[in-house]
Amino acid sequence: MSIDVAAPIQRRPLHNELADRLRHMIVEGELAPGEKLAEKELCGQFGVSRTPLREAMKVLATEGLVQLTPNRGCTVSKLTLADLDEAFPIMGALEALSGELACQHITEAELARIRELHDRMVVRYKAGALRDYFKLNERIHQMILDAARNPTLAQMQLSLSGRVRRARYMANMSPARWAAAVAEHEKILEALSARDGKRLAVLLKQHLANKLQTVK
Amino acid sequence: MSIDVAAPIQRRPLHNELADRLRHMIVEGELAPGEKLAEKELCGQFGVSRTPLREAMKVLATEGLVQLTPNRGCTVSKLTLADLDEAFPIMGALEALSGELACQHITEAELARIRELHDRMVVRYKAGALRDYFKLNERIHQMILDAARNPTLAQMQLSLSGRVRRARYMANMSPARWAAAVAEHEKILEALSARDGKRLAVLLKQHLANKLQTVK
DNA sequence: GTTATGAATTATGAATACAAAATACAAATC
DNA sequence: GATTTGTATTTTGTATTCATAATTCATAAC
Repeated sequence: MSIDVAAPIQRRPLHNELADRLRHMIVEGELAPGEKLAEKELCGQFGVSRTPLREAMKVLATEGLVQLTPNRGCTVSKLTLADLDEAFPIMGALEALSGELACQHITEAELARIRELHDRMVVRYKAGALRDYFKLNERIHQMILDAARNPTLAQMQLSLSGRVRRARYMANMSPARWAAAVAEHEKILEALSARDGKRLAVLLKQHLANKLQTVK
Repeated sequence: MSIDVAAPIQRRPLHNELADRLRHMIVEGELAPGEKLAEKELCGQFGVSRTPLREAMKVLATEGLVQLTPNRGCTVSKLTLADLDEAFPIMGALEALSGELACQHITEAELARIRELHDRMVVRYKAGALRDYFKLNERIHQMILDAARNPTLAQMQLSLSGRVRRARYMANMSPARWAAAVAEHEKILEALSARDGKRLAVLLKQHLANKLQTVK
């Protein structure tokens, strides 16, 4: 495979790079909720000055991942049960919308790709590989979102799911719930194949509501 | 009226103040879409240094109100028809959700207040006072949102409506559309009074879809 | 021993200074 | 005259410096 020599050289501003790295660290739980993020310390860690770091902090604060308190610095946002109760209905509504839109726009090729991922996911489920299952699960939902052809919607979903993702690691799915989730996915795939937007919307919404119950 | 002497003295960071002011200027159309926002110029205008201004810019960029291009500065985001087509369905979904939630939580006192605003709005409609009508209209929708008891949802709606607000000034409502909008509001109030969440959700969604048609 | 006070330290907020990239403009070439 | 190339200027990105508020810690008072 040859690389595109004429491709534009990409040099990103430090604040972008910092925001991405910190976002990843927070979402993946490397930075614990409530943890104090001292500027000096992070600057030393990343080898940058405070200016771009502070710019990155403003971005993360706007996304809701950190909290800025005037003259007192920055802490990783905590994820309370109330936050989950707030976020999940919204994610449900957005996911329902993405389902409806996806039914209008999805191509056969995309559908085939989702089916493939779905089948692989079922295999991983049967093998009891929770980690792989989650990964594939996520990719399927991402593909539905892409098929909705609405970048703004995708962006909002991404932002919200980033906020609640940390809760996932607290959640230990019961075997019963896991089986139910797989069954739900079968129905989701059916509705998508039939381009039944209304039904898909209901299914996705319910799927997410069940997930919230599991997490709680 | 006496002031609370013991109230905490609030001193906000400059970047907050700047973000608020710039947001207002963009949303209200004082800064035109596509307009270049040169740092030096704005610094002079506000009498601050570039550091807090740049922090404010990062916030507005995250909110989607401005666009940052590395090494090329900042411009006010343009609002294309495609953007509206993306934003309105999302706002519809969120508004539908807020309707459902509002029906679960709204108090009689809040309902009475909304009725009052509604009646005043109808009066302004009959007087042909579009400006006042819009203001009251907005307050009603805001009160429904508040009754949903979901700050995250409120925040997202606010952010989205800020983005599309500029389009409203392009829109000149036809008399027929205006009459229809008022009629829709009557039904919305009915559904809310009856705590009929499903019906309210449908009405609000349709109401917004109609609005999009008007804007376009 | 506990609480309150104040100085020393540290962290954050904002301005300035410096570096690097982009733009504007002039001169040179065809 | 149009296009290209080199230089000056402007603008943005980042680091550093200065100012101010918060925190820590030692001391004093009860």
